[in-house]
Amino acid sequence: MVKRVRGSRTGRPIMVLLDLLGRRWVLRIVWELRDEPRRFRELQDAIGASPTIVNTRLAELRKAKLVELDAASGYRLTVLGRELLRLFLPLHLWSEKWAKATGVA
Amino acid sequence: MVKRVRGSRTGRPIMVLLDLLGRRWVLRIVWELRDEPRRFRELQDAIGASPTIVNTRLAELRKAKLVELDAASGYRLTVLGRELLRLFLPLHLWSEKWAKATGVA
DNA sequence: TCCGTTACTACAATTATTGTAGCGTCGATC
DNA sequence: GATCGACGCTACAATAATTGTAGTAACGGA
Repeated sequence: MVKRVRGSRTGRPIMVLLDLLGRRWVLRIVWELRDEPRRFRELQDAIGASPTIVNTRLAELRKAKLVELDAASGYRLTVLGRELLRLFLPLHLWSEKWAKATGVA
Repeated sequence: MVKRVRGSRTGRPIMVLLDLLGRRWVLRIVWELRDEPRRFRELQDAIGASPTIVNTRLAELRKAKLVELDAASGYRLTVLGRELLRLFLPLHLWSEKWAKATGVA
């Protein structure tokens, strides 16, 4: 009955990160916060997930110091979160190419 | 009773892509294929998931033309898959920094 | 024929996620 | 000082996704 933490048990940062980013709605939440802070409900409506899971993911992202809650403006990316987002921005352009090549999207 | 496809219903490529990559084990599988082809069981052992879900994800990745099965060598990234992986490579280095900054990993 | 390797499937048990409803706090308004 | 809306968030039963174990079917070599 080993305590199973999600994903890799190696603890290597890249594995932990890939596991975190591979949880449902996580990438999407980071993406939705790319331009400006969002309120809890606003975020929930934007992605169309249940409040339960939105709250769970936000807690995980806050624990990972990628997202923070500013009382005045809402949820927003931290400095680390913005760094991560910057790495993901090329995905936007690439996804268009990918869509054309595959017809999937 | 609307037909609900996973994730975004907008069909915008970036949303479809974020949804695909946000499924459990998908990022990890792409990562495991970064250097060389892997056999089904080898892949399964490496990530520690059930054969059911490994097979499901491989089917999705093949449909998305990111992964292909070569009878002689095993599962490997397609040209598109390698392009995607290249976008992700900076994550490796960044994850080390992130781990130090957060203590999460 | 038998054995190993291969990709993959069946299926019940467990875990994650959804959908709906609602709670508790705070600040503004009457 | 009662009421109201906005806010973050929780409860909980129903549904969907994932696991773990076992096994199938095709193939090639001895």
